[in-house]
Amino acid sequence: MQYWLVKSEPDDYSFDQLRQDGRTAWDGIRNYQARNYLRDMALGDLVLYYHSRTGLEIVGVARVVRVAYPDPTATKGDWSVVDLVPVKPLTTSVSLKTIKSIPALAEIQLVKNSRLSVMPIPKEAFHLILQLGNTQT
DNA sequence: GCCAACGTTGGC
DNA sequence: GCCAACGTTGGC
Repeated sequence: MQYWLVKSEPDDYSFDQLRQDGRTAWDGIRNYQARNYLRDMALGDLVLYYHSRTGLEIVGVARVVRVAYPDPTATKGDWSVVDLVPVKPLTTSVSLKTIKSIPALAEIQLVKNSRLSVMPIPKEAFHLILQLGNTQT
């Protein structure tokens, strides 16, 4: 089991939207590093859902229900998507500010590389974030 | 809304 | 193959 984090602008596709839809293909990734991480995702992996730009906080947990396949929205190039379903929203969302203030979390790529939109999260960091969010899986 | 950081493109 | 120019992302 691996743990991940994906970003979305809530104005574009929010966690609430994912809950309404029940399932979505995580399409539109056009960055090689992010794409390669998508391809590393396994069935059942858990994914933190982060709202960028106008949220700046982790708001929920999702799960991988289909591993990487070709992105149907890509007209050229070699891009992939995975399918995600919502697991649950965090009871308390965990802000970027909070994450930055905690030494154990300050090294995750969310902080180190703010432009990366799909990234792995160490197991300990994942569980700490859930703890901060008063949420159990 | 601004702009720094990063990735990509293309001229040489 | 280098690197300047450009486009995009996302924190502030």
